Amino acid sequence: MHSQAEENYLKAIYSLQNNPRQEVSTTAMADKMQTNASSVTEMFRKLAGKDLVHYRKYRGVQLTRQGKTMAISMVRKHRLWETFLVEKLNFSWEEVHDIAEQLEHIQSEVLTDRLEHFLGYPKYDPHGDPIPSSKGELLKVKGKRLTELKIEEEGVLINVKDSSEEFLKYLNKKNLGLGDRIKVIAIEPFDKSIKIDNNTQEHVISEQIAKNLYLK
Amino acid sequence: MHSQAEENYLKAIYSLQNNPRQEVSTTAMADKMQTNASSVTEMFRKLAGKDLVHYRKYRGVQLTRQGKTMAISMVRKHRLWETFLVEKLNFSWEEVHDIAEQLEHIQSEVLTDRLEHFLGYPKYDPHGDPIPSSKGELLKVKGKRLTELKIEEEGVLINVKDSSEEFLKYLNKKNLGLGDRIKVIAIEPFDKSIKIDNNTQEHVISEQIAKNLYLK
DNA sequence: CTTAATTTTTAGACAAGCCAAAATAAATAT
DNA sequence: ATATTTATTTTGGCTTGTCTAAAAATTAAG
Ligand SMILES: [Mn+2]
Ligand SMILES: [Mn+2]
Ligand SMILES: [Mn+2]
Ligand SMILES: [Mn+2]
Repeated sequence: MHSQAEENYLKAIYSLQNNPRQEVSTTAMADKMQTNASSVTEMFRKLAGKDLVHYRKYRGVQLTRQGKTMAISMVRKHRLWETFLVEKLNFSWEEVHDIAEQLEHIQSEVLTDRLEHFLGYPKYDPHGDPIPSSKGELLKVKGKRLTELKIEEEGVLINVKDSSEEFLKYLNKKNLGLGDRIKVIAIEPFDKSIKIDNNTQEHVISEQIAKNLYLK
Repeated sequence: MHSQAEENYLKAIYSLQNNPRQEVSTTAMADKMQTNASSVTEMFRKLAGKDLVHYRKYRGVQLTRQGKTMAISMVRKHRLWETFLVEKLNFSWEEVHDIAEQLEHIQSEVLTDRLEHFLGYPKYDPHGDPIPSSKGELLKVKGKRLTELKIEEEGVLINVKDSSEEFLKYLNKKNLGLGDRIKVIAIEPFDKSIKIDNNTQEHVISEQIAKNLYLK
């Protein structure tokens, strides 16, 4: 059917496409996939040949209906497996992404659906990302970035946009997790770092970090 | 590390090696792997280069200590995943083998160990095959073949040696499953087919089928 | 023991993915 | 509008795993 390489490309295109009309460029992909621009061009042509993307030379690609369906299916599997690992096997949220990168390629529709049932139809994965339904429907997370809050404003952390081990370990160290109520105490104008109150402790976090935290 | 192809070859060599001294031939492998003899030769050389097998030209291969460890690790993962699929996701025993063929290639030692813990350290998989421990220890199933029983002898079905969907669906149709008490009523000398009593029903099964059923 | 049949290896090719360097198109600056 | 910079594609080559056909070794038969 489709190779793992193809699946990974589709997923990456999906995550880079902010709106369905936007074309994803060769370099953006090469950057995301940690690979060579020429490799990306070749894969673009291949995916176009399979009607998974629309490809215009020198312009980039956008997902076809079919390609989008595939991409969302990958996201669904990835997030269901992450949820399984945390909820059932007691992994912590920073350990699951890499394993899910492998598990998402297991090909069995019925397995995915049974897993979802076993997990009790979770709406969000361990990082607060919404889990697409078997029909490909996807809730929109309506939180706002921590960087958008003003002083004295507060909210609950509902989503992290970076699932890397390094980032999540940083949050662990600062005792920050999903569901925490966070209040902005001060904003340093020079570097836009933010002093926050986490109910129990105060921390100063960089803009870089804050950009990846979504609150409601 | 190791490719899926390498892992599959090691597992196949392990299953063809009746005793650790026995050399597995190129054609036996080609037959098992549904591939070409020349492909097998090339993989034998490659595995020998990685010290996973001892290879003597024109003689065949046997697993090295290292190769055996790898092979048993694959078997362990395969059987744990099959158990998961049946015990937790309510698959039936004929549906799990092909999915486990994919899942066994997921690389994460800690995942395997956590899965085993989650399943409560099962000793046997859904087909009655023993599950190797994390140290590679493996119980020996000490059942005897149904074909070895004499008339009026009986036993409990504890293991099936064929995990293919077709074979297991046949057993389902005859209402035969692990744990069933089976008694030999008659043996047809001409084709060695066996009439059995399953407590509730009587069936005639071919020698071909009977060879794959192990009783205690 | 010598020939015939079978098994195994070698040789030459091919597809999938990848990369580095060269060529070309597009975007930007002057 | 032209020159320069940047992005993209093309070209040639490499690795893994596969296949078919031919050659060589082993085994079986007479
Ligand atoms: Mn993830
Ligand atoms: Mn996630
Ligand atoms: Mn199996
Ligand atoms: Mn099994």
